[in-house]
Amino acid sequence: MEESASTGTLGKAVAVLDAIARADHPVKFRDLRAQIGQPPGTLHRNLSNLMKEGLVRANPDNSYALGYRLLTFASAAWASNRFREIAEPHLRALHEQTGETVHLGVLEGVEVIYLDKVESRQAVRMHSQIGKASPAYCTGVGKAALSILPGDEMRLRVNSIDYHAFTPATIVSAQDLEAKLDVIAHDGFAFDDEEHEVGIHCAAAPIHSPDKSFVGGISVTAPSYRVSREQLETWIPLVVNAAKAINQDISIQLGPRA
Amino acid sequence: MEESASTGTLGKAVAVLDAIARADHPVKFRDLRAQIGQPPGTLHRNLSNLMKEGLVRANPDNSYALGYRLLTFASAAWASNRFREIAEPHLRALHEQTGETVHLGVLEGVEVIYLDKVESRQAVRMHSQIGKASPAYCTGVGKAALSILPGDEMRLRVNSIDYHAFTPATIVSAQDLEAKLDVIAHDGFAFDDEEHEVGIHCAAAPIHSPDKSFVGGISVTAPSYRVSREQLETWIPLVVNAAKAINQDISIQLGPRA
DNA sequence: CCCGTCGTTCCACATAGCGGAACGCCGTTT
DNA sequence: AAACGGCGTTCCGCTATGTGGAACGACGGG
Repeated sequence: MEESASTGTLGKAVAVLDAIARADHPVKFRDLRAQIGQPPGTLHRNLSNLMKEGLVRANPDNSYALGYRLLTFASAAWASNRFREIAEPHLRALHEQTGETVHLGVLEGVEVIYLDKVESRQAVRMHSQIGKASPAYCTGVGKAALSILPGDEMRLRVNSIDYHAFTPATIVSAQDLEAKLDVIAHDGFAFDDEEHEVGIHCAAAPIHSPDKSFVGGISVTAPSYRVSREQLETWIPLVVNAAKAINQDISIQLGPRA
Repeated sequence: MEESASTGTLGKAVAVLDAIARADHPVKFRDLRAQIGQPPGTLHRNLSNLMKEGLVRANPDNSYALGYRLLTFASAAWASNRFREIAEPHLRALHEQTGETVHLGVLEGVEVIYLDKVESRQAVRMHSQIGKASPAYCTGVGKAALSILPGDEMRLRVNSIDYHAFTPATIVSAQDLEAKLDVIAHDGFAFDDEEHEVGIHCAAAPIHSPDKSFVGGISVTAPSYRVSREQLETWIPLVVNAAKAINQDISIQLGPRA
């Protein structure tokens, strides 16, 4: 439960935000106090400041939730994101071809953050998945993205992961992950064989900006009861081609120097 | 262009975030420097700290954009929001009845932030509108929300608005707005007669938590070339009833004490 | 090749955050 | 009903941390 950074004044504030975000219910003062080790006075001041900025709001029963200003920031971040914009038509095409859910994700540290999603049926919560962070080591997009990092950078991140067996198939050691990533780097694509969630598998391929300052991936996800592993494999060329097309568009539109 | 708060260390950091968010393109260091009056050293440190927290990311050409962590926070904020959750079925029903776009918004200071949206055709950017902030004084939801504030609180906000004529119909003075709000408070519903955008009008009604700690509204929006003002008026009972139903559900589910 | 601009780094200063401790509100107990 | 106790809020002196002027250095244009 120990939180890492808390570097500087801003770090403390973000740690509070993070603690509130992790809980999926409004969170009481004492819970926050327990989760991050800030003394009462300090926590109270941090919350006050965050509220003043609209990043946190208080419910009448002195529980706290994330503020609405975060939505505004995220809206701006999403709408102005070039990568997402460039990738979108390719995601749609891939969805047309496969009929299954297509994801676009970006690697942030050792987590994947989903930037976009195209799915068949008008889902109850189309929006819910966007912005969601998942562990890189047990998702297709995450492994694809990790695989194209320079060796030392990759190893650094692989060793900093806190492994957790979400399913029987989850990779739970740095050695195993690194071996897998070597294979993926060679192949140019990755699978998630129910490593994050039982009954869900996917095929993924990496994308990146020319200088690798941005590293991510795309994937086609499906429930395994409906789509076989073999079927998934037949989609690999489609996924890989879409990823290649996106990489090319990124190079062109963002300038080869980038 | 002058920014208001900047109170405390956190305020300075958020001011930077805000400046980046306002620009819809990645923004250069010098632009930021021009927009917020921070000296180079200070701005540079603020950006560094924000980047360390994942709230800002730098492009290779030293331009800056909002970071992906903001998406994660917003995702959590949205998914765990009770008001949105409670309102959702009513929004859907209202959309079924009218066939037009339905919005849910919350009043934050003198702005409306949109929490949810139900629209007919699978829009190209369903997600784009959510989180968007608009001036309260020229939107249906905003005026409806302002109208149910206690008199002194309402006047306070009305006087702090920086009025701007987006269209010929925009209300541009505190006096006019206050008069309008009195009428709206009496009626229980509000219109936006192309006050924010030419060719777009809407009918709205206020919603709130029992203690008014949360104040917002819902609206049915349509282009005026397709939907007449008269048609809009016939929808008023539907909108008002939906709002009432939401208010009731909020009271019940969040506890009458709240 | 030199010069000017703009971003980065450095450092002494002052401020803003820090957190221990005292306060007071409320719900609970006897 | 009164006293207790837990818990959030406020206060205040201390020091860490952010501040911003100034010097430095990296580009890019002339």
